[in-house]
Amino acid sequence: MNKSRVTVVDIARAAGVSKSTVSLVLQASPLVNEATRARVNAVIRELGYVYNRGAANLRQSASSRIIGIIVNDLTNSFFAELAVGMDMVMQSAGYVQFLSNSAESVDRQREVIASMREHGIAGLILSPARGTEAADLKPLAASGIPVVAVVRNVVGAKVSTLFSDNYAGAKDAVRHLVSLGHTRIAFLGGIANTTVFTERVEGWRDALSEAGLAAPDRLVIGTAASRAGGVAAIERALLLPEAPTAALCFNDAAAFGVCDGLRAAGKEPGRDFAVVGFDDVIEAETAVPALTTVSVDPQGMGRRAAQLLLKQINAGRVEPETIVSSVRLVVRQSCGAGQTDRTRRISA
Amino acid sequence: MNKSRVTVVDIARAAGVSKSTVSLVLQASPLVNEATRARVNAVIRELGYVYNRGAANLRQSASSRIIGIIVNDLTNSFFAELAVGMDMVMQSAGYVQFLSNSAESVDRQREVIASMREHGIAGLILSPARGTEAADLKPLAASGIPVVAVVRNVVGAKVSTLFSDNYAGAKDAVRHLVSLGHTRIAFLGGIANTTVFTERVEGWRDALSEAGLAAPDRLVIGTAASRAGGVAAIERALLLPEAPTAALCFNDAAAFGVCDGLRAAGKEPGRDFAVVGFDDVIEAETAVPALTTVSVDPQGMGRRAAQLLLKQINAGRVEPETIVSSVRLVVRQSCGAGQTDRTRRISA
DNA sequence: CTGTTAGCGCTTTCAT
DNA sequence: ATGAAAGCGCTAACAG
Repeated sequence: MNKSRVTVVDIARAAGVSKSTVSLVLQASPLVNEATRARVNAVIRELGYVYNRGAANLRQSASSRIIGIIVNDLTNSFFAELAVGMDMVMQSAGYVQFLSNSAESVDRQREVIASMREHGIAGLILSPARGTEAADLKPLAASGIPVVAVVRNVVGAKVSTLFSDNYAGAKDAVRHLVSLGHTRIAFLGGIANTTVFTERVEGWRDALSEAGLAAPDRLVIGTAASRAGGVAAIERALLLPEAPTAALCFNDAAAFGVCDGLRAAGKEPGRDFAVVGFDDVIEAETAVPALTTVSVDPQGMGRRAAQLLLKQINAGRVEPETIVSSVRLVVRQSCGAGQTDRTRRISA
Repeated sequence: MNKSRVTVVDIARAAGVSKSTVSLVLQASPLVNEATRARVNAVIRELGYVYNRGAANLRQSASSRIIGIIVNDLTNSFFAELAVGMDMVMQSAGYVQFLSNSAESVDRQREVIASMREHGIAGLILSPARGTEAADLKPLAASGIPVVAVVRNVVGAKVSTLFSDNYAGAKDAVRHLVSLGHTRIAFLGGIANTTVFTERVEGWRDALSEAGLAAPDRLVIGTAASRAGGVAAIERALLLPEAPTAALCFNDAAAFGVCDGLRAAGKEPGRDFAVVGFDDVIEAETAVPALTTVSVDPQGMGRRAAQLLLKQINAGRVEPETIVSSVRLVVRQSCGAGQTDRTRRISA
């Protein structure tokens, strides 16, 4: 409707002051007389003035209060929740977010990053598409724009990274089982040589000794991180002299297998035998695996990532290679078809 | 690392040309000599120049290539998919999107809209928070920024709206049942007085007559849009002289009830009796209701919304009150706990 | 406390 | 085909 944008000059003229005064009012500067301020504000409202952040930004060399978020698969509800968590803190910190979905394509991701840069983002949170290389983030880092990678890390990139803490997660899970009264808790499934396996077993072991329980090696049955692996593991576990009554499974897949194996042995998982499984969200095509899962709280992780980024933005100087961890123990009620799974947090 | 931003002047100096020439190169103008262009581009790359869209935008009075998207609940995978659909078309049209989650709060939504306006969005797609009023969108519309409302509509607002087409959806669903060989298809559940009910029944009726089948009123059993309503409806339906062999249910809740009722009568839904239910996405707390559901394809809807907005942006002039429809028939396989439901489209 | 005067980085006539 | 100069809407020194 309105022919042309109303600017500070317009409102200055209408209020009978100069543009600078208007500018000061806009910035809520205390240097301006109360009466003038009121008059200016009135005119602003009256003329329907809208502040032009682009112009302001051009002048101030301060950074833009726009932050970029790129997620590799927004379709996956994990990442959607992640984005929601970020949105929460960004919004209350007065930032707006460019959110894009790379759909697991590095090319797309590259384009989006370029575009965001042209728009002058103050920082970037990235859940990298598979195959992202350090070079993709190089220019950003070089121009001093803070970057936080979440969920996956980018090898060789000098950016802060936030991923789940396997050790703490395993510990929490075992504590949970201990709190249920279990004393013989196995660690089932997974391939023994991997870092992740080691970290999780470490958490399992430490939680047990923390509780004054034994953590004999025979209770660690590494097979494969698959359903079949889970079946094999529980079969062997049940043959043990003092058979365990609960298990932490390496994997959601393995946890499934363990349930299968239990049923085959005439035991009902969740009633006769407690099973907890890591929910490997990164690969999560399947959800709601076992009766109880250990998984990161996506919104919480999103919030942490956002806070981390804001801290770096405010610090002015980027301090890369900050590795942070974040895991929560979540209990998911198993549920029948037709019901969404409601998750409830058990421990922080 | 770099002290200050490199600008057109820098690259002009380095390339031994003037800023205007650089500007022309940036816009891929044909008016510039091939050799010069190459040299300039080389320098651009070398100095790591990044285009400043903010500045460009300030000068050109053309609208920015930023569009705003606000959804009421990004946690709901329907809306996440919706956003993904929008992202697809926006990205390929060279736009970037501000995406925000109003989390069903009108205040938050208002703030976000204000912020987006200050950033000079070219258009807005809004899945309104409950309680959104026309006044909330007034200023946007007044300043000529196109707005498309999706999923829900804002009463009295002069904006384009895109929601699901109940009539077409019902028609598609019935056609599907007809194609399975059914000839006695009931319409079960729902409260008879509502617009939505009428639209769906209309679709049901027209599809039947299209197929040369009778659509007697006794096959329409309006009860309540609840599980209990579904049970009641199927009980009555099965007592009919020529009992139906299939049903389109008003609701996901009702469809559930119908399944309950069928089992109580010793029939297995999906085998002895085909049941299709509308998936009332707007209220969707529960998913995967019956064996087969009619629901909009969220990504498709997102794409349509984006296209609609782009059309308006390009048209220059906003032409409000455009009501568009969009529904797809989707078959969801029912699945046990622990499996994600994979949806497959049956008809467009 | 308020007005003047320069620009921020870019595009755009208008000359050349 | 390229350069000079003006200006988009705003803020940041300085003066008054």
